[in-house]
Amino acid sequence: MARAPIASEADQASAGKLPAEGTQARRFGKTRSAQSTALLEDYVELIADLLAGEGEARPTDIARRLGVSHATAIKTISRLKRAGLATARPYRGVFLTEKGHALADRVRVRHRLVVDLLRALGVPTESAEADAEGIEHYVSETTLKAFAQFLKSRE
Amino acid sequence: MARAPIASEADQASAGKLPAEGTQARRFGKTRSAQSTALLEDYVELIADLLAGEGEARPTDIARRLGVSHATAIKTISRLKRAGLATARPYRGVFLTEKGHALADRVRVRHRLVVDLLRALGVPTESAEADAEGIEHYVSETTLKAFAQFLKSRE
DNA sequence: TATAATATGTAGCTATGGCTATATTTTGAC
DNA sequence: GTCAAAATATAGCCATAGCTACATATTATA
Repeated sequence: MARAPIASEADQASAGKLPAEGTQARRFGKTRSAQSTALLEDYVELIADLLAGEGEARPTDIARRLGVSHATAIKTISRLKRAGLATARPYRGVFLTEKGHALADRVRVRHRLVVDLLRALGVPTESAEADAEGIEHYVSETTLKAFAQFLKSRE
Repeated sequence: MARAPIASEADQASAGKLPAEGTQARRFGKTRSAQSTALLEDYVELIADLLAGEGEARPTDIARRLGVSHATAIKTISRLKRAGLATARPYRGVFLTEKGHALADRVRVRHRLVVDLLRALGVPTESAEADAEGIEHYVSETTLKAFAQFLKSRE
């Protein structure tokens, strides 16, 4: 039925309120799917750091760093394996595949850029690092480029 | 046992690699908890918009806008009720409580600020709107203030 | 007013992401 | 080389967030 008809796209545009249905749905959908990859990105980034810094990445260390139980970490590591991002043999630590390393590199660059941008805007380092942890997973390539451009312009 | 000892905090600082364990865990924990509220914030924001624009917020419209099935929307609306953010009687639409309205206002202001900032940095409007949808849930008060300050400074 | 179309609600499934509790393996120390 | 401690793995629980399929209520219209 439709008790009250949905306002037309033109109405919405003039009201400056709601975007077109499809547009909005697409946006939210993108946000949701980003959420599912955010966790894997965090793991991959941390594993790369541990491998570089300690020479190995063990489930217990990963769990401690992420503030979760080792059981949770191990379960997520299985997901990394299924996603083709990591390899791990029982009791032998976690390693990244080519794909995993590539992702880690992209994530690292992006993280750096987001932190630098926040700091350039006057956000204290502590907050910048903390907020970047959440923000970085939702920054598109386009926005990333704009960030880089902005930072370059004020060198 | 500890096959290879974790590097001391001082080591990490000098290496400029890994932050202190506790700090890092706290950061990630915060990111995770933000994720659980992000969805509720999206719903509250949308419901406020629909109430303002259409006079009512019906589960089917909410579902369409968010790009999920109506069953999913209805389930989440129950969560909103449990969280004290919304009220809803069967077949009678969704309304916001005081608390819900307050949250919607905060979310709206924050969304606006994030979009404005991105645009000020040269991000195209479309991307700015899309990325803000994800970013906004992870911007702390401190960072938000810095955004406002920056925008004000370049008026 | 009956009825068909639409919206709403419920049930039950999947996967994620968290936990605790309980094995099991590895390794360090004696 | 034994053995205890630590790390690792597994099992089973919970809540979220999505879905489809089915049932029920409401509303528009013939």
